[in-house]
Amino acid sequence: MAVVREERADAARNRKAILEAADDLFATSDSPGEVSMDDIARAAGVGKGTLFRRFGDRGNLIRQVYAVRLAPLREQIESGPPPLGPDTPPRERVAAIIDAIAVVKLDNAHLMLALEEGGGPTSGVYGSADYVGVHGLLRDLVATELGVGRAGWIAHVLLATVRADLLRHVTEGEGMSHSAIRSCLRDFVDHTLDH
Amino acid sequence: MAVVREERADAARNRKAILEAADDLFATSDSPGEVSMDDIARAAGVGKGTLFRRFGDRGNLIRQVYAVRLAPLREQIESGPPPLGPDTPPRERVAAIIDAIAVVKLDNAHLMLALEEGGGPTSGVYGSADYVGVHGLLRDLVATELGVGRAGWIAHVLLATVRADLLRHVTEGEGMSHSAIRSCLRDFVDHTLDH
DNA sequence: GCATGATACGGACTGTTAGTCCGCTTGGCA
DNA sequence: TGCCAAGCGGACTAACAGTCCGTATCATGC
Repeated sequence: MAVVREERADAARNRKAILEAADDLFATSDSPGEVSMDDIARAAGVGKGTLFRRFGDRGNLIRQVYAVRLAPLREQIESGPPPLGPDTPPRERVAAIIDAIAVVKLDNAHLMLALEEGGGPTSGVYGSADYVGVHGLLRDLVATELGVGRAGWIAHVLLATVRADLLRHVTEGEGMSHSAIRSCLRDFVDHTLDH
Repeated sequence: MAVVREERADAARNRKAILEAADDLFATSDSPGEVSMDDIARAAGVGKGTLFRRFGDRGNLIRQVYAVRLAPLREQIESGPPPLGPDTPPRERVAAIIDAIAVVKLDNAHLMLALEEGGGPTSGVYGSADYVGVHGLLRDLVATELGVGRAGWIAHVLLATVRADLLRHVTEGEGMSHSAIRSCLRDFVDHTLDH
């Protein structure tokens, strides 16, 4: 029976400082790929060794920062009230989830870009636990509407419509407003679930 | 009136050698991000200076390799016979284009991954001339079917369904066959253009 | 053929990055 | 207060994209 050691106070303090510094740097930098691990360590006021001891590698640090941002959304989906929570009819729930993901990504564009770009060649978007989780949920919801046949594929397509780089392109490159995007998404989801 | 100088014979030879070596390395490496410029130079039997003189940077080299692979498809679309060429009714043409893109990406998975990953943080998929071109064409075709309102958005969504990393995930991660993917895509395009 | 200048070559070099290592420090417990 | 596991930091390594410049090669005028 291994006794689980508490994290030491200084370690906890540093972990928090690193997450905050990274969040801030990713949020303010134009191109998240340009934020180096040294930058983050310096901004957090810790040594590089500390940073890597705590987070292992770049991809994992980014995923942790992202997890913090996404926790409220995930909780809403898993156990919140409608329209995100489990008591929602499948169709509205799919629409609400896609909309909520779009909102989070639009509001945290830089960070989400960092995740999808720099999540590392190791994993990419599709390897992450978050993707797998939300894909599974959507697949099941879609299956109740359209049958299991192509539900998995449809779920991938739905998620492809809210990829961070696509959202960035249509906002920054084409000047679409957030509300126009959400309205297109809403239409698209509705139409996709009509059969 | 500037006289356009011919490319010197040795330069032409080296350009060809580099393109072939790069194509081969990207095609055989599991993770195209791991193919370095030094590797390519060595495989081509040229110095690094030559490689960079000819291609400027990594992203551009990848785009050139990709352009070679894509030339036949582009030509078919621009001036070939139906179902890809301009004499095709819009609806079938959209379906044929998406299918053809999927086939090329499925057949050249590694290279396409290299392009989408490593095209550089500078551009990404959405910055490339190829993306812009095919998006514009699809947008116009979709507009003739559904009106201009959301045609641009729909065109992005159609292209998002044939992104190289998604295709890789469903083939390698989920074991979908190429024909199953193409059939899903076909259904999806048909349904998306129904209104 | 051969001289000559533009063109191209190649690999040593630079700058920057992710990630490692290890001697020193500190927090927590008896 | 003394002990030591846990944690710290920054010098270090390895690998990479991209640059530079002395040397070699090609094409052209004679």
